[in-house]
Amino acid sequence: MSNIVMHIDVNSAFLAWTAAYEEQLGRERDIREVPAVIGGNEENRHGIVLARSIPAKKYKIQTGMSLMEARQLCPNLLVVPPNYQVYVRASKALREYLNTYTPIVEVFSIDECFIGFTDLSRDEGVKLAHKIKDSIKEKFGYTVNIGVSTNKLLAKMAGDLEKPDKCHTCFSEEIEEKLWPLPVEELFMVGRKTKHKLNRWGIYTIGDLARADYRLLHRFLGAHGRMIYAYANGIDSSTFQPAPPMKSVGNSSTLKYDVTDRDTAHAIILSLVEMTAWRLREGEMMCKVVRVGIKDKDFNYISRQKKLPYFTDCTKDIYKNIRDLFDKHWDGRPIRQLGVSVADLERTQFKQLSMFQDRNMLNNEKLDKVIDSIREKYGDTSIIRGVFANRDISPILGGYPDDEYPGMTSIL
DNA sequence: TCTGGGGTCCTAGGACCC
DNA sequence: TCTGGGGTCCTAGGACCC
Repeated sequence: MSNIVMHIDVNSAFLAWTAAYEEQLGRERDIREVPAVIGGNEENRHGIVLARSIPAKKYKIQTGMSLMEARQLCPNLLVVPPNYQVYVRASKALREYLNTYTPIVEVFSIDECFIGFTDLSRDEGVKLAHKIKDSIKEKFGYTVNIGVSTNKLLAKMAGDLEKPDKCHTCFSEEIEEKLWPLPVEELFMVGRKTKHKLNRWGIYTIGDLARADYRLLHRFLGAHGRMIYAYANGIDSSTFQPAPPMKSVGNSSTLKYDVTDRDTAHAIILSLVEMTAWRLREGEMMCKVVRVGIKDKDFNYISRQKKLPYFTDCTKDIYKNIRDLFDKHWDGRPIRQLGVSVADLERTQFKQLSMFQDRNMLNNEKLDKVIDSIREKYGDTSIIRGVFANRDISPILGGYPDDEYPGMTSIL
């Protein structure tokens, strides 16, 4: 068991990593010093703010805001496109560096980690946190925040107290002074909806929540109510875990234009399945549940899923099933976004051909293997399916985080 | 507010079984 | 069948995170 827990959070991660990369390339500008955001491509309708610099923050620019809106707040805003490969590399390098301090490292997201120490006094912990923070700045050229406490929740809350380039503590006797005065929405796991509900009940600060009627919270918010009540009181008994097994994999994409014809929709679904099935096989998993998600032009979203009577990792098989689901449930409304995902995963061990499976499936599996290895060698688009030839549709669509960091677990 | 993409977990309702 | 109740599985949607 660890007695000191630290939360490490890269300040404006995408911006900082992009800046460090640009410096390597010898560029003069430092995007951290001016109002700048990392943002998607507006022409392709991916125009939102993924990260913002501290000067941009002063203009009230928020992550998730549309670029249009951000520009209205700051007309001379610099918009830099994202480069995920750089972020993945940077994230990995940081993680490896942290590993030189302790073997107890839990990756929380691409830019956040928890690390644990045994047999460290509080004073030693705080000293070490400062040392780690400063050495990261020196070694990598960007700043981090480090929160120090005795559990993950308190370490994370401490790390958020004041940014950037800071170490803060939040030990149990400091909760009342440091945590309770904060607005309730700053508590981990209190989002927009929960904030409104809590406010309606007269709960505005974390302190209000900590002293609220537990039964009321439980009755109206269920398991989530119990959890945030515990969090407001600094209680979190979660331990350091190895990367949890993957539970679902999926890809989705907002389309350049609203799609109204079935053939185009099918082609997009196939390109998404190409990516998802590939990632599934890379993870040496097979799936039993397949899903499709459809968002129409008015942002109405539906999802439909189907449980198969067998496990599969075959692109063609997954595609056929998802396509059928789509055909069954699409009502013809113009489509803004399409998504596919697979769940009910199991490690690939003994592949058993079920009587429900297509007899060609064995051949298709061989084909998948060949395609995978060609793509690995020569790149994603070195081999593409015929339907994509001469079409304005990417033959393989969606992000591949190309490294194993677990997704968010809602329970720390 | 012309609003991305990757996830996890929880809940409510219905089907089905005994 | 105008009848009870508990359990499991499945599905769709919604909340949250970065």
